[in-house]
Amino acid sequence: MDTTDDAVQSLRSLILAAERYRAVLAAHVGLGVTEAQAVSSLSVHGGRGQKELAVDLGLTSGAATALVDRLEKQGIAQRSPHAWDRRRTIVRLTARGHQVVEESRVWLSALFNDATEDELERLAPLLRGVADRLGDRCREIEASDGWSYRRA
Amino acid sequence: MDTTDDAVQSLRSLILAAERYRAVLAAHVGLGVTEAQAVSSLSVHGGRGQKELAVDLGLTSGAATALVDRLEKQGIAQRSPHAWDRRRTIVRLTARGHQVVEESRVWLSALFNDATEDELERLAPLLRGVADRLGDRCREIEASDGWSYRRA
DNA sequence: TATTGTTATACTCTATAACTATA
DNA sequence: TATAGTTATAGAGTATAACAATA
Repeated sequence: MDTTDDAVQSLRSLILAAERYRAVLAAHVGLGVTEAQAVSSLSVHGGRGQKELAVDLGLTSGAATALVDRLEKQGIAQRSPHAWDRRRTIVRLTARGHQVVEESRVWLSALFNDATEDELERLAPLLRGVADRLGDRCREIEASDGWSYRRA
Repeated sequence: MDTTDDAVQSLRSLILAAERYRAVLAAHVGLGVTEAQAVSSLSVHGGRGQKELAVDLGLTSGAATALVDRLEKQGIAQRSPHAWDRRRTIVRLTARGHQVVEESRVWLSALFNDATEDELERLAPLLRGVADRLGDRCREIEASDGWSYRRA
């Protein structure tokens, strides 16, 4: 197996592990997978329009309405009106939402317990780089397909 | 933000990107997300018992039956009998299944196009390490919850 | 008795499409 | 006209639970 294939296989394993992580953590905090993804997205990107959230997660506007309804009912997030565009809704994490984020932060940070500061400082940009490239490649595929999986 | 928090935030971004990758690639090859996960799992771990596959993906035995039915109908995978235990079924990728894997390999390897051999040789074990630690943490959480999200 | 897989049923979540309100 | 969000409906995928076959 050549070097690139080895990296690809490692990335496959990481992606499968990430998906399992999502399922386990979501169950742990009593949320569905999509709800947990939404919390994660809101924690990374901050409060944002309901449509932007829908685009992030690849949901239609109707599914986003149902999703935010569920998050509000559980006290995880809340809608507030956009400052000047009365069509739009801003979705923000509540205190309980931030608590869920904090719980997952503790959970994830344990991954790095036995890494040195030096290792961490080199690892973080690498992970970010892979994430950015994955995002770029997704956009390329969507463009070449002349279609987007993002439905909003 | 301290060093660990930075790594956690990068990992969050990577996980979200991985989930989006799964949705985009699955749509690209005409599969559902769970079906694509199954193909990936079969490509990483090789042909395996239907129950093992169910455990990998966190599905009940009933959902696994439906999943493998779909994969067979699409010619992606096929069941074959276990050598000596007639209760069990082995699930293997077909030629067309391997073709899908190859398609995603090309797709993923483009991520590493502008990395040097040296960088790749250092990156692959890091990714594998994060994947392994994620897997370990999942098992720990499941153990501490006294419960498993894996339903098979 | 325990395990593997199947089946029937109900439920959850999402896509689709038509709609309202606002820009 | 175009955009953001809602609603109603139908469909896909899954959990649950009861079951058959095998160990």
